[in-house]
Amino acid sequence: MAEETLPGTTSDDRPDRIVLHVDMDCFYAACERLREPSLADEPLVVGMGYESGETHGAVATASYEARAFGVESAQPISTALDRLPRRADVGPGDDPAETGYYRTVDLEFYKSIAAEVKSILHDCADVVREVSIDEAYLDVTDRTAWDLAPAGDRTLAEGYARYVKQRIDREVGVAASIGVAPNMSTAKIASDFDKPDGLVVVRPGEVRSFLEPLPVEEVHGVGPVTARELGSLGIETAGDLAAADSSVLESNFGSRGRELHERARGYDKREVTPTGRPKSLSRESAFTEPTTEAEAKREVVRALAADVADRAQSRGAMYRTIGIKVVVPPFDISTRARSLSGPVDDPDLVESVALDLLDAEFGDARVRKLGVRVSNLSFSDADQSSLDGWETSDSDTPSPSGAESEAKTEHERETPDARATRDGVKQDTEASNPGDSRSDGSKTRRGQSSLVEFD
DNA sequence: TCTGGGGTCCTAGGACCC
DNA sequence: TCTGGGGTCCTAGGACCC
Repeated sequence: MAEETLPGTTSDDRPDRIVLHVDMDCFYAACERLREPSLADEPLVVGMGYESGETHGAVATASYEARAFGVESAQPISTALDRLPRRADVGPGDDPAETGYYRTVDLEFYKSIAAEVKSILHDCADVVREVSIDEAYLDVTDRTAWDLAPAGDRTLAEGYARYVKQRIDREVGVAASIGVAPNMSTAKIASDFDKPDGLVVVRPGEVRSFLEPLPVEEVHGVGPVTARELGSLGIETAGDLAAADSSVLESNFGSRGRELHERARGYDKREVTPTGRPKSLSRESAFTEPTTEAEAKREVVRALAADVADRAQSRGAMYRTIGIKVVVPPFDISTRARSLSGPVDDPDLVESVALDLLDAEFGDARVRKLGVRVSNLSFSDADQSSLDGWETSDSDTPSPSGAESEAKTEHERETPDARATRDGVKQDTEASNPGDSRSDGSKTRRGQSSLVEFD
């Protein structure tokens, strides 16, 4: 809903928007090099679920030097180690030049670096959409122009993007690749086009010809499955996709097919909107070895539940749905969820519902991985203003990390009781059995809707 | 290639409502 | 009574992204 454009501000009114997509290069590796400069120019692998000296876990980020050895992101660490042995393990006959360094993900540290980058981005644009820790879209239409700079054949927009890029490099010390285009989808592809340390500008008139030769996988939203299906239709490049019959695409891929077709043709009407609230929060963890042991599974679920509940609390989120995820070998994913009558903030309930769901069907299952998730989130009223499009005081004080400061102030969040009272629901939302309190809430709504005439 | 963790959006079927 | 149509909410799964 935060996605909806306001009346009168559709992109059609401003066909030549200027969108920047800023994408940090090998961000985790760049952060590690920031605090350990001797890692510069060395093959470097940052592993997740990996501990020094171990072989489990997966590659979160591989530096370009490490990629040259065939190390890829999401690869099992064991495979990475086959291709690029650890420098520390180097033996007598080994060539140290054929080895690399391995580090463990330190998200808190990376977040602190990301906050520095993002404060620059917010300084450089009126609207910033943070997509992930290392990626953001900026709408800079009001800050620069597509006109040519006085000096020659470059656009002012290119100069502006260069300025953003240099500030990140100078002030934080990490490299970014930036794509500049009249829409989000093309800017995204452009930022990827000349990585690392790239700056690619696609002017309004050039979008179609820029996209044409690219493999269809480059289009955001085309993954392995879709690429294969497109391939079977003879569609291999973005140009092929652009030229394809839209009714064929729609019958094969539904509304997504339509969207992909538009993207390939260089159309993308999405506005750059500020980062919204999360829709769900989850935590998962894998066993080193798949297990059937009931108490081991319950123990993990308890820990994950506590973690998720804690995170929700610190972010001022209440949840109405609690779920689990179970992965059984080889890799079959099941999810189960239960919704409550109304939003709660209740760690004990997260635990008991999650355990319930686990016991009901997966008590004896051999599982590789477990997860706990809360969704159907609602946040206390602090944020209502931005939903109305009236961001008053915020814009005056571009705090380095808006989300975090909000979370703090929302510590005095609305209690379920307060909310229930305001909503006209009986004040027992927090009672031990929320399933019962639901009937009150639903009855209230049903009572109201029954005012609508049917016959 | 025996696979880590955190998300988003879409679809489809069923229950339930008027 | 197998007879319509329109809508919402919920659950589960899948594709995709970083």
